[in-house]
Amino acid sequence: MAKPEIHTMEELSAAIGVSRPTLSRYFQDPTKVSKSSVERIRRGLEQVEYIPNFFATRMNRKTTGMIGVIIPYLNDLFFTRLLESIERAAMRAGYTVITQCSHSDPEIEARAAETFLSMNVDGAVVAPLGNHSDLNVYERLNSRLPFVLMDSRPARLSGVDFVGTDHVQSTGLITEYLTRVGGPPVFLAMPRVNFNALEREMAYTSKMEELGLEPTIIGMESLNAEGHFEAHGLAVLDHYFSKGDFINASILCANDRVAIGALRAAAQHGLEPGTLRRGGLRIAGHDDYPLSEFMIPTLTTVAQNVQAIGQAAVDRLIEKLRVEKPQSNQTVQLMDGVLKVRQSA
Amino acid sequence: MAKPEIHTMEELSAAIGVSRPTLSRYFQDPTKVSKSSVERIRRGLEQVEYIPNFFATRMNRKTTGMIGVIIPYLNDLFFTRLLESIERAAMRAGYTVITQCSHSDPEIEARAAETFLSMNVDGAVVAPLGNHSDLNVYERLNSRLPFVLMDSRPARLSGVDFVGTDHVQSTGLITEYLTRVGGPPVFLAMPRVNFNALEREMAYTSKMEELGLEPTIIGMESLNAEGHFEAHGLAVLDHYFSKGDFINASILCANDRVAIGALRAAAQHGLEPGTLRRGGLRIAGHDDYPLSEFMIPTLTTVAQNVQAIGQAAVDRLIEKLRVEKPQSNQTVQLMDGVLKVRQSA
DNA sequence: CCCTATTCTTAACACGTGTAAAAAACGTCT
DNA sequence: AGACGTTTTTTACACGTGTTAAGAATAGGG
Repeated sequence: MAKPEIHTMEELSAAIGVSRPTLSRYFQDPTKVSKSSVERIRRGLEQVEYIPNFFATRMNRKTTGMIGVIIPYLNDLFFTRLLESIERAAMRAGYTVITQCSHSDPEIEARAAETFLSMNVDGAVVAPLGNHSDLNVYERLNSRLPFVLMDSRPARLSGVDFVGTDHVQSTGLITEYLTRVGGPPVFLAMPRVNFNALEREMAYTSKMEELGLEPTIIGMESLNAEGHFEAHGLAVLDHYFSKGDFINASILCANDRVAIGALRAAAQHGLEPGTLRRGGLRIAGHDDYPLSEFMIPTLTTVAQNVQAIGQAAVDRLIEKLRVEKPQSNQTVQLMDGVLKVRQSA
Repeated sequence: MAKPEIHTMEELSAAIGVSRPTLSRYFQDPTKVSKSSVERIRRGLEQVEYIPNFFATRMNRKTTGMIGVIIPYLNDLFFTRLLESIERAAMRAGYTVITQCSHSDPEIEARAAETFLSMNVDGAVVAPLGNHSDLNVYERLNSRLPFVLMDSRPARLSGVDFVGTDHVQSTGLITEYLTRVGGPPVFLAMPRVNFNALEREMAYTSKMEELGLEPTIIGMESLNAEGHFEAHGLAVLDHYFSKGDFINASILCANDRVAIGALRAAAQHGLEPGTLRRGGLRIAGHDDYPLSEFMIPTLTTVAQNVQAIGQAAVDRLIEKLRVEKPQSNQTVQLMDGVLKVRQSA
């Protein structure tokens, strides 16, 4: 059990009788070493406890094999699903992922970017924080690294690759569905913590105008600390339901977490969204949050293709870091949302 | 804007006219350098673009200032809350957190441990994967690093520090509450993916026996892919409710995510948990999942003190890595759960 | 047994920064 | 101006592995 601990390749070389450069090549790619040596090294490694020093190995390589990922907060299953698909895609491609979470704090986000530059990551994928994050951070990363933004994008930031959902399509899709099957929806906004908040609002508005209908947006003012979407949805609708407003409306929520709060508000007022099938109170969301299909009633929503977004972000990043000169033709990939008709609308 | 990029301290030294050792000391601790030099360096840094190389700085320090954290999966808000509290505690203490997620895969978990050893992290905090994870991994980490386990712990693993919830207390608390206010609960187990699954089962059983009642456990066999707790709860109870079983029972679920599936099963069968206040069908959970207070009905549960667990894990780890010789007196910290009485039971 | 192609070893420098020792510069006080 | 304490510079080596160039060893073919 207690194998002798060996701390350097030099010691290992002496211990198993293979020269250090050969060991170095073995650890990078065993096929670059002859069969017989591979066998000898493998047997030797079983006798001792040795792990190459991560820092030393990366120091004078041109590539570190790492990609950095920044997400804005952890307590949201949408981002954890996105992160999971990214980690899996990166793992398949042989990269190590370093994840940093900004915890809704622009300073932490900026520090995470510094850390990535300092660690010489090969590239970075970032889901931006939102309106009060420092755009210079993204521009700086973009100019120094292969860089891809995902999920949401600042309006004024040019030449940056982006992968996300086509909100005009996805929000348009559910807006049209709600209008067609029941009645035209009002839009329950989320606090504008990220750029998608506004994009979805605008997509809703333009679809409504296209249909010749009057858009109505409620809940723009944040009644809660940021990030607590459910509490926001609950507070806003509790306010309106108490006055008797919107109790027969179709309500399109800016995302599923807001919608979960909305469902709760309905329950507190004895309302049952979706029971009249084609009229009365209806509540819908956006994202297909993992719990949406377990809500009561199950939540009608538009699914974002999280899997595809993560994969595409990694693919694009790897494509960029394979070419030497950044030829800087911007790529924007927008995935379609898929309607998930359930009970609530 | 386009500041000249400087890649080494040597270049920086030449650029701003301060010797390299002084710069080195400045970056580690500006107070170790005179006021006048600090000012000169600060002004110089504004003129150029320079970030110290992370790997080079850590290579020949005795301490890297990093702590490694492993969590079993990301798509669970309990673990993301735990991770968040750990990151914040570590940040306050001046440490950089490197997070690795095992994605329910023992191989990935083992690889993450290797990575930490390879990176010379100062210590590691691990929430173990569960029954099929390789105990050798934990023993190896424990013998080579300051190491703390959290959340759940293998039965046969000795001398390892642990921070988690006292499940005898927490599960006992809600078992007693359910018994006292309505009727004795049956226990809806979760797939035994981690060690807590069994701990809670046993805590339930012994509390029932203490009360002179017959324990009943259902749902031990996994009907779903692991990690999909909601689907498990839904499938198991749908099965029983279809036969008319347990429709007037008090059901204690192994965790809130299972309970959310249970609530959904009840809804599908037209059942309304908790409406009779002191009898009829009741459903309760464990953990106080962030969405539990928004469920319909709101979910009665026992809150784990996630904040305290994360803080205590970091505190204990830092305490261990401050002392030179590991004196190896094991510390086990168990936090109490707090009853959250809501509508469902 | 010799020749050649492959693979290995030896030796050396490189990566960028930490760190220590000695010498030089600086500041302050008398 | 002289003396002393502080801070800086100079110089050198260290961390552990990547990488290269030269020479040595090995294998396979005739």
